[in-house]
Amino acid sequence: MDTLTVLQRIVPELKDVLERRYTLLRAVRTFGPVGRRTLTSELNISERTVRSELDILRAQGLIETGSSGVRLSREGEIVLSRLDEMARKLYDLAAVEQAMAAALKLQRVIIVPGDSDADPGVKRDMAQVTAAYLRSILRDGDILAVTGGTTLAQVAESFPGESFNRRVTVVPARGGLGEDIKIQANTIAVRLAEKLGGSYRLLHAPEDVLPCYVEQILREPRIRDVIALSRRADVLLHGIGTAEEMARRRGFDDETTMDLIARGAVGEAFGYYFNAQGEIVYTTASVGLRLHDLANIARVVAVGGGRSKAWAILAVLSTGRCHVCITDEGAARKVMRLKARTQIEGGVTDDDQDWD
Amino acid sequence: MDTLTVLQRIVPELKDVLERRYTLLRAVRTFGPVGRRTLTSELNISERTVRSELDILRAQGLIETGSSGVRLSREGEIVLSRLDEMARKLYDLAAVEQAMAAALKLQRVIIVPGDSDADPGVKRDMAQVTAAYLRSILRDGDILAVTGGTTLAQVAESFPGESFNRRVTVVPARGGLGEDIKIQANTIAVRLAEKLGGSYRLLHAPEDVLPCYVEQILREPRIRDVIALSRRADVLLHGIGTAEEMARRRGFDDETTMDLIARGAVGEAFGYYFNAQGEIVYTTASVGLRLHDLANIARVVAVGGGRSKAWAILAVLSTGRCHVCITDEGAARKVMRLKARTQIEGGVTDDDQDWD
DNA sequence: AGCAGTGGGACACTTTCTGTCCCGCCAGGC
DNA sequence: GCCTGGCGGGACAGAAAGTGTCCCACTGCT
Repeated sequence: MDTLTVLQRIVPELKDVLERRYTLLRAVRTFGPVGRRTLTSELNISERTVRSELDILRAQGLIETGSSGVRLSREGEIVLSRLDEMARKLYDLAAVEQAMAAALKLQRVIIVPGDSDADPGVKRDMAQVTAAYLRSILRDGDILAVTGGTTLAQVAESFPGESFNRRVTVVPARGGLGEDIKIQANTIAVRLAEKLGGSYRLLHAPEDVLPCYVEQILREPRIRDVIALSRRADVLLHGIGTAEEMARRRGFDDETTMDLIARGAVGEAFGYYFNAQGEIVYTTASVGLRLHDLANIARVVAVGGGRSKAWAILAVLSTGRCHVCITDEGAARKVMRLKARTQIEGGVTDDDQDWD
Repeated sequence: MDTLTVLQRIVPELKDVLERRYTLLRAVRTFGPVGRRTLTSELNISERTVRSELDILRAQGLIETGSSGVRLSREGEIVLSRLDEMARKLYDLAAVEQAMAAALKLQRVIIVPGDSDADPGVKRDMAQVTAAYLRSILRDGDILAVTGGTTLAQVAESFPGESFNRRVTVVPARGGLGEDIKIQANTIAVRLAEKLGGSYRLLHAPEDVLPCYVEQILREPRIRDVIALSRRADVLLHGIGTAEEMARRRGFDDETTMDLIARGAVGEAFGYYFNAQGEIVYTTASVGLRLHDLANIARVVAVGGGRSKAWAILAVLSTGRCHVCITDEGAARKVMRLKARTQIEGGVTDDDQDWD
């Protein structure tokens, strides 16, 4: 029985307060100098409460108040990082990371506490951790290929603004898909390049295209060049999509979607749909990096969280093409349960009972 | 920065709650099945608050409510013992114990957190720890000699009632002193013998006596026998008195008291007054065990706490006659500071500045 | 100059806490 | 076998703390 457990036992109300302030501190860390109303709308805490809590945290010297809002003080950063460690310890995430890396033959797994499905703050944390990881591995002259998606968009946003003195070329690995400009690979590449202080290329092509036009598009020099560049990437950062979500984004009709589901598709990446064993069950004619290209890339980093994405994560990681996975606790634990189950039963079973 | 420190930082109000409940739990442990009004009068917490807190602790399963009041549940005992450990760790008492043992050449030092001067609960804790220590060292057939004093009286009271199947003879090491029956060595010996399930002897003699009568009294067979028995004790448990307090109990007049102070007397034991170096500066003609008798006793245990007794403790332990000291944090830390200072300056200095 | 976002003041309203009763119950002592 | 002292629980008003919701003046950016 460790310290925290004992404390929670004799001071049960500690949990609420602790969680609230931890959330608040993380939000302050993420949003930089930020005001109480922004925090209120971002978190699920009323304005007055945010205010009271900030007063306390300020009195403790953990945050500082500038003209444009509050931000973490130096000490606040230290305390918060200790809180991060505590959360990791509390949920024993290091053990889950190792187990998951072993089970899925990954070089490294990074898990942030929480569940993106339940708490948007967790997705932000995941994005920040991913950004920090990128900073730690990117070297001068590296080529970084990125895909689209909401998670990766957040990674780009939460990249710290401080200058990063390594010249990195960011190249989109996939064409454009859907109408939301924020989550396009192109946009993310630009944003990341800005934050990294590097250069970028744009892939002026749609992601989903009729099969008959694919070859024609790929002959286009500027497109061909960008794709070729992405094949030579040193690091590939890609999101993980659920089969349903990606079918929707691609505007699949009901029939095709039903077909996908019938084939056992649960995850998507690079225009391929995979079943839980990581086998390709459906292929789209698409523009951008393809699965076999990944074999030449030294470091393939998959990012995605939320327990609703667990099947998709399991599927994509099971392809054996990824080296690193950054996810959250909700997803990771479910992935491990699913993995154990599919190994025993040798197939996909009903999902529902896992939503406890 | 450990868990508790971090938590106290982001949840500063934790301290109050934690201390209150810890105090409450300790009181429940000490007073066995006890009601809320008794707790109220014993601690400095209002009835309503005690009630609310007890409700919470009960909801947590840490205490149980019987017909005669609340008592610790099995789990409560476990949690409370973990809290004890935490308190010790928090104040790094193990380190102080070792430092003090080394500085004063003691076999063992046991320190309980807190300060008896500020919190009567600490004195109870000290008494309980002493009782537990006694239980752990007393062997079948042992002779236990005890002196008087408020602290030792509390040790006897807080001795657990459970049968202790080792035959121990408890013998008072000092004669009667003053009017308070509870703190006489005789009373304490009886009480302890009852709790231990052993036998006892009584010393029917006054402690302070005119010098001319001492020899006469010592010729009395029943008195002589008891004193002889105490000389052969296996364990001696004795309190530590401040020079001022013991002068008052002996009814010294102002002149004698001034004389004592002028000689640098700060501590008292066995009718001797010591200066800070442990040198005898005043001797009373008294009935009971004398200082030189201690040389033959295998285990001399000194008990006393509260920072106001620090000088006295330093003095008595400096005689080099004690093997074990049980005290509290307030006293221990001050003793160590005084020890360091007197070693440097080679003498006694003003005490006041130490009351921070 | 306008705007969007900031902190702080204010204040009424709600919830929680707290002090202080009273009551009926039960066990241990006479 | 009754008495009494200590027990828990109910109750309730008043105090204190917390909360929702305004307004206002300021500032940095566009």
